[in-house]
Amino acid sequence: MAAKSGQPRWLNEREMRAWRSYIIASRRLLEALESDLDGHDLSMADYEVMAQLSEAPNRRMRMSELAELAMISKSRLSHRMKVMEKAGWLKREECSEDRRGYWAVMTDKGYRAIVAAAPDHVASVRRRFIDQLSGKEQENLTSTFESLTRELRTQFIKENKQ
Amino acid sequence: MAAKSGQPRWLNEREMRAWRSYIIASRRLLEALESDLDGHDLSMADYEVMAQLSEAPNRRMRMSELAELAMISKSRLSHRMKVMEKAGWLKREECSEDRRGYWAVMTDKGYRAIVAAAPDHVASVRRRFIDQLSGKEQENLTSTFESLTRELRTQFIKENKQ
DNA sequence: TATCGGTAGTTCAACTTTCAACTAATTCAA
DNA sequence: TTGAATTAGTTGAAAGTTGAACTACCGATA
Repeated sequence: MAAKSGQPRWLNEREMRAWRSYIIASRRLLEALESDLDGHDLSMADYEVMAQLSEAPNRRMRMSELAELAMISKSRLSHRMKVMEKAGWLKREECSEDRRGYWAVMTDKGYRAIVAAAPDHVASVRRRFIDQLSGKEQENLTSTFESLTRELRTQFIKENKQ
Repeated sequence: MAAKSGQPRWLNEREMRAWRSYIIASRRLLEALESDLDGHDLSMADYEVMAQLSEAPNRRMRMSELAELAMISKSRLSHRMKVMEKAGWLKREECSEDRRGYWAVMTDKGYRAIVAAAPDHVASVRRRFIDQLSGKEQENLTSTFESLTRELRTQFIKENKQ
């Protein structure tokens, strides 16, 4: 978007530091978290898919809803499903109410896999992130980022005029 | 890493909110920033490479240093260079002091491209992120994330025992 | 000055992601 | 009740990324 305007308003020092510190820490953080998951043969994205599904009623969810919750595209989910299906962690079942649709269903093996991975992943999130923040920092961060999410959602809706 | 320990310490509500809000806002933010750059045929990663190079003395930098500053692997840089070279934005020159090495050099066309993209990208970072934060929030965020980066760097060094 | 461990950078193959095109079923509206 | 527009989900090709293997060179040491 970023409409053409007269003068670009460059970032001042405070703004630049905020932006740089955020983006640099985030990259390092995500990298560390991904690498901590390696041992369970999971990426963060796959972990998210598995975690969401493991918490759904009967460990089953429609593809589209799962894609939305895991914040990935339907196409991407479709491809990942194929891989995780081959691993025996998930399967797909036809949906009788809507015959275009499918259920993503977690197998017992998949459940065991996510249950095995979860404690390590949580420990990793703690060690790399949460335990590095004071309670006050956690609260500030929550407030900032929750309101940021609201704003971004608003922007998104506006831009895709719905 | 995440050594096997007795009880996993699950996240309490405050911790979980901090983690979820961070990860959700970050995904949306990055997505929006990427999509804002589409019009300039740039990804964030490519933008970072270009921006770093544009600020280097004589707009040239050794491949390894560039990869490090842009926080991507040497292999990835090598691949992206090929693409950006084809676009006429960059070229590679042999390095006479160290004949294993190459200089990544920004062409005039590349410089014009990054100069054209920069104001839009800054406007996008503002609109999606910086302008959504109060001055106080920016300062808190900087302090939190700068110290997080320090900690992650320390962890990284320890784990790769150097 | 020969050798050996390390560094610079590229390449290849495997894997992942994206995007647009596609099928099939559903919904809505006249 | 038909047909147009939407939605669910998949597919295939192109593009991007990763990681290990590789070439070439450097630099310290003996």
